[in-house]
Amino acid sequence: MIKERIAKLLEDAAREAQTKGHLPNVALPEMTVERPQNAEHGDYASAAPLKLARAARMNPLTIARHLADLFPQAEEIERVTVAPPGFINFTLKDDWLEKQVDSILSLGQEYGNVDLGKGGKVQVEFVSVNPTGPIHVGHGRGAVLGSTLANVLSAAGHKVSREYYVNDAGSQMDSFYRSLYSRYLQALGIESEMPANGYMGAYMIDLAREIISEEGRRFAEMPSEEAVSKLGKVGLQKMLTSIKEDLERIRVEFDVWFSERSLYDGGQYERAMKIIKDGGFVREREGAIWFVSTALGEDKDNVLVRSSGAPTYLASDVAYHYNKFLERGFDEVINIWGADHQGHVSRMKAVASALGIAPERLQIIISQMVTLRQGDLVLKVSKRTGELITLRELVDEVGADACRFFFLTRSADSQMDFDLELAKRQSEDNPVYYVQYAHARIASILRLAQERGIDFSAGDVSLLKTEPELTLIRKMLLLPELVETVALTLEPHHLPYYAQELATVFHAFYKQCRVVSPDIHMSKARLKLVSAVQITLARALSIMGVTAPEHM
RNA sequence: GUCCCUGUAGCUCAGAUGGACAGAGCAACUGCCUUCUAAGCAGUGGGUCGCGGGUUCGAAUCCCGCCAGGGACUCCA
Repeated sequence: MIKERIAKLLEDAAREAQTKGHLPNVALPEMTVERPQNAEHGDYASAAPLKLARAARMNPLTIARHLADLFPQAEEIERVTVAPPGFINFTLKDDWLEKQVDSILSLGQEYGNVDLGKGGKVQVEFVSVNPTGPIHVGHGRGAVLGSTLANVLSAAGHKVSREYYVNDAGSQMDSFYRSLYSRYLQALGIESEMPANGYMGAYMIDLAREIISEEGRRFAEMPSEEAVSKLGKVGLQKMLTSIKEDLERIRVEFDVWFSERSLYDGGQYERAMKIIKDGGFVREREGAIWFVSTALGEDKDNVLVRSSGAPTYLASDVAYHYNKFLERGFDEVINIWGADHQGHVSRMKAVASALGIAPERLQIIISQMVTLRQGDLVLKVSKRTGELITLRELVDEVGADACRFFFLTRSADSQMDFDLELAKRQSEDNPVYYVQYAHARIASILRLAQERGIDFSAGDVSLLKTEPELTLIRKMLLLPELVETVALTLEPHHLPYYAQELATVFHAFYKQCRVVSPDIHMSKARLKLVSAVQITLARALSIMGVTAPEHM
């Protein structure tokens, strides 16, 4: 990438300045190069002289001059200038920029990829909603975030595995089974009371009815414990299928659906427990077995196995992460959790430490809450009470593309207001259509070129000299840098902004520059340009999981 | 009480890990369709970056203290 190349050349210049005695032999700061906001400051800029000034005991502007003077000749760089109080600005050569069009065309769908991950195995575990009810809007946000992050990491050279952890064990599941059994009996006209902390949502009644229509009343005729378990199994499967369908509607898919129960059946639980026990992190107290997280700096210890003998979700998590890192060998694991799990982050890191895993290898992203509004009406989302807006409803109203784009525009850290009315009403003006429209416009130009039989494969990109054309190329060059940044920061919300900027620059170009014109040479050059833009736009969209339409 | 997230234009939000005059989209206002898609383009107005200190060449960004909103602190997940 050109950005890295400039940084490297700048570092070379700094070292040479040191050997020549223009700069004292102090430790050099990282020679970072960034994109200035103001185009007048060139394509890239470095503030390194400002950072060096103190240690070198020199005027930053003087340092900047020395570095600029010693900056080696490079085919990519038109000029290197200095600006007060000590910036170095780099401007790219037009003919180098033009060549990038050919290079994007030859890379095609690979354009934007970077080799940051070096093939390292990364797991992204996300959604992982208890299969006790339908997916709601907040889960949808995490789902879109996770799937996009997985796409970015894969573009950045990681081997990515997308995983959904199915909590098919534990007390919540038990409550779900009992609730379902009760609804089942009720639907058959048999009196039955819902469990105390049962799942009261109307969907449970639908689920019970559905099972009756498919399987009849056979579960009512067996002993209740057996019925709860057998009916539960059917209900779980149905719930999972429906969750899977909901997720597919916003184009979220998984490589692995991992069963919590399998941790207990497969021996992972025992092996993991042994490790933390051997490490001295397990203690028995008050009839329960505790994880001594205080030994790792936590505020308090946590129960692993209740006095009843039933393991807690934490015990499962110990086994699960043991499995992720030590058995399946992921180099890095990213968990995406909802805001309500935020308090567990440091505990989970402690678990990793106790297992002997460097905690940095586990990254936990908290996706903040989504508040649904319908005008002034705030809809509280709770699965228990059953008053909820499902993801399915949202996608049906807003559409998968707008939904994904909208979710992605907010950083995971900030809570978001999702106003259903607004989302629907603005759907025509939604930025996602603006971006897609740019793509469709290009498709339309390319169709015209094809109708006229124009073969632009030998187009001469050196004809692309005007400002709108070069601006477009400059913007396209940003994609790989962006992929790298997002893969590093795990903050995919920059993607929709980039897509929008690229679309803006394209629309401006479109207005000013006729592509298919009587000037056949210019037409061919611009067809190449436009075609590269289409590739770039499509790539950005596909990483976000948004479609790139040919017509609109 | 303790911990986490947030507070930037009328509204919804960016601001890429400290840089050069604080941005976008909606909303408001003014122009632009005989040429490849007007779901578009060009332009105008709009800001004590929650408040108060500090760190430094330089702070929306880092530190401390307040204020406000949300979340978490269970032998629930």
